[in-house]
Amino acid sequence: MATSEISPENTLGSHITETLRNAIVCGDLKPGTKLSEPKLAKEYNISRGPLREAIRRLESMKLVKYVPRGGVRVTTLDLPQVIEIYHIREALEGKAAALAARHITDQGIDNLKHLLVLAEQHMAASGGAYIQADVDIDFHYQVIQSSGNKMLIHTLCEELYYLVRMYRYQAALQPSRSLKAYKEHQHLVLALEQRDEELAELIMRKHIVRARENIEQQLLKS
Amino acid sequence: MATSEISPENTLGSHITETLRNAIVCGDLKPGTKLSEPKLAKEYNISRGPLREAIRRLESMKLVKYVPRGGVRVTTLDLPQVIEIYHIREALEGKAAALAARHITDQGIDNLKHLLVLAEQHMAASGGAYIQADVDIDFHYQVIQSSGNKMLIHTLCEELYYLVRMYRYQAALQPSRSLKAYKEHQHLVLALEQRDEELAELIMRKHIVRARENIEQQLLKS
DNA sequence: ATATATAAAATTGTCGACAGAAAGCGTGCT
DNA sequence: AGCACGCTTTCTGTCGACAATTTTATATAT
Repeated sequence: MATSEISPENTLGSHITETLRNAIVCGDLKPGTKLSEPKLAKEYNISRGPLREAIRRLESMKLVKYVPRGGVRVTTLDLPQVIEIYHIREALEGKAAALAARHITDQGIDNLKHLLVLAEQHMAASGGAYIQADVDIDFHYQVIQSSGNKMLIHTLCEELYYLVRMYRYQAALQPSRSLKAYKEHQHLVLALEQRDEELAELIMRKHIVRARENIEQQLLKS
Repeated sequence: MATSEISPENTLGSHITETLRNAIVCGDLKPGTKLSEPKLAKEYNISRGPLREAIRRLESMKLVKYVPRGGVRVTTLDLPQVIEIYHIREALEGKAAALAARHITDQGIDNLKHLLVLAEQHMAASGGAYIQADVDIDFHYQVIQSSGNKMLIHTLCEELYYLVRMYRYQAALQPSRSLKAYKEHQHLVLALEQRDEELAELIMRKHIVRARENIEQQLLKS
């Protein structure tokens, strides 16, 4: 499972947050949809109080855009915004890789190697044309977690990555880059194994730059 | 004025957010203080609804820590956390500098130069022993704004920088590094003027690394 | 038929109140 | 004196309701 549920928080507000978050990320609530408080409250049988708190949290994840007295709408990601996200990912995940090279345990490296094996199997089974999404995200998650920087982990995994996931569902990325991405992951594991911070950062940054260029290319020719 | 008020949002919830944010950042609400909803509601003559929304927003700025059914407390920053923040700043502001080198206008460079002059005057007037805080923050703000990456701007200026400010008030940093920092700013402007992305990123990263090392040193010997 | 102005409906922002849980307090027992 | 238990108080989580504003629909005039 890619999502890491940390705090149970048995409260209606946090529960509805997760529900709405998943609905938005998976595309059940399409970009641009207006979130009507009375309707959602009816639909989920809760009052508007917890619902509004949930909306504020979605706002901080940038999954919805809020217009005072105009309600909230599900974020619509256009290409420039996606590019912005990838620039941030490049900086943040690059640093995460560097920190991971410093702090990762042997066990952590074994986990990453295991994910590489899984990816290999998927690719073999589907003739290289599989959607790498889940395994890819798991890999990045593992690297980020290994950085040991709690705030960085939170920023990436709890704030930015839901947007990335949303975009994935929204755009249905073609798997054209899966083999290359796999090899780049291999290189990264090698650098982490050698505890080479600079190299790990460079590899991760280049990996994300290429992913961005791939997206730019894909969307510009359409 | 260092704070850039963007959205008026004439709503009680957003107003109380700003009020509490300032109170926390300036230290009127000391780290560790428990925010009691009834008390704050009384104090500011509002009901608990908008207050709770404000608290959720402060939560996303990491200014308060939330414990389900245990209330919220003003974030206490210990050294490891501050170091975490500086690692993130290094990555994010480094990238911001690189993007700024690409997108900054001549007018933007003039603004930065003007800030340098202001800093120089402050230093001359106070014999080098002034607290560079405000001018320094203004400078970083200007660079970040010049990156043109809206999401990056938001992440840094609306989320991370309140924490940085809070720490400044909390720790009352000594100005030992102000002259060096000033020169590093000068170098950055030079790189921006030449539109050298790689160099701008390197200079900014080094600048923040040194600031972090300075803090580590200051706090470790106490 | 289009545009404008008015009225009706729906939606947001805000409030006060209640139920259940947590914390604080005092009393009694060892 | 120290600890445990139960009671009181406070606080959080949740709800329904009201006012003001925005949006939608309607009717009227050009």
